[in-house]
Amino acid sequence: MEADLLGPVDVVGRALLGCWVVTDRPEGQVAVRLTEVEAYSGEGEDPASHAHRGPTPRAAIMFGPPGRLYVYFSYGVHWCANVVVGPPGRGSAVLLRAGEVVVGEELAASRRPAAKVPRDLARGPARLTQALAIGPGDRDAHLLEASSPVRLHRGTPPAAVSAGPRVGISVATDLPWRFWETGASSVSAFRAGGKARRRPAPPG
DNA sequence: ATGAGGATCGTCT
DNA sequence: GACGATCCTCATT
Repeated sequence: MEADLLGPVDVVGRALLGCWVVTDRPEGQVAVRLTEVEAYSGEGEDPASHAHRGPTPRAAIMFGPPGRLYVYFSYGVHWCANVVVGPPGRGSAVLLRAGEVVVGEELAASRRPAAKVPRDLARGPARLTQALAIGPGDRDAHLLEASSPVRLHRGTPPAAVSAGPRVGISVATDLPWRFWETGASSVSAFRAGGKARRRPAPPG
């Protein structure tokens, strides 16, 4: 699995689709199969990445070894989760944007009272962390270690993958580094620059 | 179905 | 001191 995380960030991002993110908590286990991710490069050509300004205190984790969890606080309200990828020192990461709950749906639903249908349980980066109960306590978690309460492992890859612009950013919007399972119902709504846009649902 | 606005605070300039 | 890799509610079409 670790070798799968070492390629170019967009290639690794695609490869993470279909993988499972599993959390074991006192209340029980929840697993999400990833259906949507975004790649963020640390190599300097990606101004949308939190690693763009180098290893600041927040982004330092991204410059460490692959397979760690980078958790950040968003909009003063939400926590979002990334998998650190690439060789150490590179600063690349893949944002976990959405998935389908495959284990522990009842528990996930109890953590997501606003979700009225199963597809909404982990549809969106902050929703996904809520469903999995990922938060600041999981900063730097070792996703590839069996003893970790937050883990990543292979699953069933999607039959087809679509690509498009990343969501909610205002720079480098030309890079098609958002990847999703073609046709997946749990893929989040497209938004650009933090504002809603009238646009058809993702193709497929 | 779509859009506006608010919540709320860590991080970096 | 400004700005988000967002989500939810409420109002209007």
